[in-house]
Amino acid sequence: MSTERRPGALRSERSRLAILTAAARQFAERGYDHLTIEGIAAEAGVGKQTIYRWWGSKTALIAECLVEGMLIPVPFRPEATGDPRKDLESWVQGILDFLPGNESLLRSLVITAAEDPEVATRLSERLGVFPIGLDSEGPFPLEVVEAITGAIVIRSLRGGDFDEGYASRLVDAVLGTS
Amino acid sequence: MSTERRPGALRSERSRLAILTAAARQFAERGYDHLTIEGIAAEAGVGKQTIYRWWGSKTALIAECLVEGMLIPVPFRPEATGDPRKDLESWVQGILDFLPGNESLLRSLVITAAEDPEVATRLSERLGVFPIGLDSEGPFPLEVVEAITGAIVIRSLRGGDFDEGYASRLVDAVLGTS
Amino acid sequence: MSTERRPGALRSERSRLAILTAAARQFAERGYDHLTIEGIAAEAGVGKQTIYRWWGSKTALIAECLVEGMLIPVPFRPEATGDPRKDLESWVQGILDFLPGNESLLRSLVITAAEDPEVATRLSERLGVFPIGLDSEGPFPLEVVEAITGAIVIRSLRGGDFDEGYASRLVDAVLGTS
Amino acid sequence: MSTERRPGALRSERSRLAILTAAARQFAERGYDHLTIEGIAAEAGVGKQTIYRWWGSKTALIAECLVEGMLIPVPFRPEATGDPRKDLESWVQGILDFLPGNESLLRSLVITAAEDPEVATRLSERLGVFPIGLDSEGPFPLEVVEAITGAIVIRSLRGGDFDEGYASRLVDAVLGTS
DNA sequence: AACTAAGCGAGACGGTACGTCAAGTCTTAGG
DNA sequence: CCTAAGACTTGACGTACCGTCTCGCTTAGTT
Repeated sequence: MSTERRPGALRSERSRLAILTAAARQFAERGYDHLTIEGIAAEAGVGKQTIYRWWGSKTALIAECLVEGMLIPVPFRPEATGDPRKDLESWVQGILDFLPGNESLLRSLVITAAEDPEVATRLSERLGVFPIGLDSEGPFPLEVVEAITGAIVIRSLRGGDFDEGYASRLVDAVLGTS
Repeated sequence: MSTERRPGALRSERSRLAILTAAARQFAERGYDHLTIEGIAAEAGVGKQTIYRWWGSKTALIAECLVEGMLIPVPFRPEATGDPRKDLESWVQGILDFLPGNESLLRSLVITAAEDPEVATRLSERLGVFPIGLDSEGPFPLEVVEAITGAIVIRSLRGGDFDEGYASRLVDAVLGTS
Repeated sequence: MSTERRPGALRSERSRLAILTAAARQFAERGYDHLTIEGIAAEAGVGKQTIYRWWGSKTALIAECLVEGMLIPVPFRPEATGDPRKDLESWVQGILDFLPGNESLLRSLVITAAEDPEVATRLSERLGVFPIGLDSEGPFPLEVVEAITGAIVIRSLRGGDFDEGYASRLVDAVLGTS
Repeated sequence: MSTERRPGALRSERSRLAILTAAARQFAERGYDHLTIEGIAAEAGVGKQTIYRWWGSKTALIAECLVEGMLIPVPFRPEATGDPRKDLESWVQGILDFLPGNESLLRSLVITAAEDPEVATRLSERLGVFPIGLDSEGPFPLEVVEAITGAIVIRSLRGGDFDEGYASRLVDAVLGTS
């Protein structure tokens, strides 16, 4: 059974990329809910219909940006050095190092995630939750990893600060002070 | 120095309450970003201007609903029975019991919180973070309490399920299996 | 040099006419300053933006109604029978015959004309000023024709009445009783 | 039968004048339909209610300004020198001399007059129509005087210019070239 | 080569909601 | 009872975007 291929122009990769790039840029600049499809279309030099043809919603578009790595450039994933506590702490530290200057990006990501479970999952992936915490595969229980990312998100949304010792205190909290 | 009181009609408590009530109802029903000021005004039998006069934004309005206890009816706050682990677990269980049927409310609350740190703080309060976790007052370090609420929020946004043993597993995770 | 024609849907003649028709109807019914763009849009079954896209103001819209002959159905223009005084008088009489029942239409037209010289010009044309009075073409000096229309307008605004012999008296006044 | 006089404060002449002055100033500055009652109240240092208590409408307020001579400072009224044509011409010339710089005032006056026959009458008075043209009293037929004022108004609204010889040409037109 | 059919940039369309302005009414507190 | 102040409901403003729908053109397969 062959994939049916009717005549007509192919999807333009050029447009696809221009749209994703524009979306990512505006997402970072203005946040999720000041995004406009019209603005993206204009910036990408593209008709609105081309966006609506391929993505069903704003969140779908942002989700694709996310999996393409256009919103969070670095993948957060600890090395396995043999010392689990150390691995966890350096993973946390990596996220904390990324945060300053990106708080509003985080806010927007949380908003988008709250709009759509799919995005929430992608975002968790991007932060390293599953590779680390998925029960069967990762070295830590999922609850632990969720607690850590959750704690960071919660405090960040509240505008709280992360002082020098925060990473180790947090890891202590979820692993218990041995 | 006296509080200046110029003549003119006083603020109508009647309108204020009608607005908050309508806002809370629509927030619960439709979620944060399908709220419309016009809709609230109409339902409250009030002019739009009366809303804009007293609240600067949708988030400010929702924040006030939150502190007035119109969105989350029950205050989540454990008793101190002497057994900290038990207290923590019953607090978690209280939140989990509230969740089913209120996922979309939670989503909307998270969105609003992500829009405005003030709301995030109020929401945390409402979930019991400060009374329990504020270092100076509460029995648990703030990190622990944030980790717990964060874990619940994160999983809920992803649409994950909370099975029977979740509460105790989560408490185990953050207190360490002693 | 060709008129640039970028792609995109063409202007909808259907909408254009519906708007003009609704505007004319409401103008006649309610007068210039109780017109609302929203009302016209609603009656025409059209979005407000479609009006704002093509007309910059209420007066521009009314001006177009005027030139399309949707406000003053009959064109006032005397035949040239060879007897100038008779021609003038029958022209005046035509206007006077139109007036009863249309005073408020006239008021509205005057208001609109006072808002915008363009409309004033179109209104004058419609009453027959230029075809008759344009120095180079018409048989009468512009001053004469303006004096006649002006006299009628002035008295009508004041609510004065036009008795049987008014037309001939007015023509007498401006041509002199020879 | 005595005029009933119940207790209570008397109408404040101070406020009345402040309101009329503010109204006149704003009328001249912004024109009839960009007047706001709120603006007048603010400028006059007066509550809105004080305006609504004593005047039923914007036009009523402007009408009173008109009869108080706060809009058209000079009264237009010819001397009787014995040469009627000369008198008429100097009257016209007086109006024409006043016009430059006051076109928008005229527009606004016409709009107000078109809103309310009462105002139209007051305006005519102010321009000198009745003292000159009232059949029984004045030296000229009312039609003549209306034709002259009408001609000026009509041309002015259209934005037409009044050249050097206009006054005499107009008088010629309505008196006949002798 | 001619003939579909889809993709595309552009942009007009019917709508919804925005946040603002002003209208006219009502409510205080002070003379 | 009058007044200044100002909060209230109402309704229209002009703007921004939505998601859908033509247009005229280009691109790619099918015949």
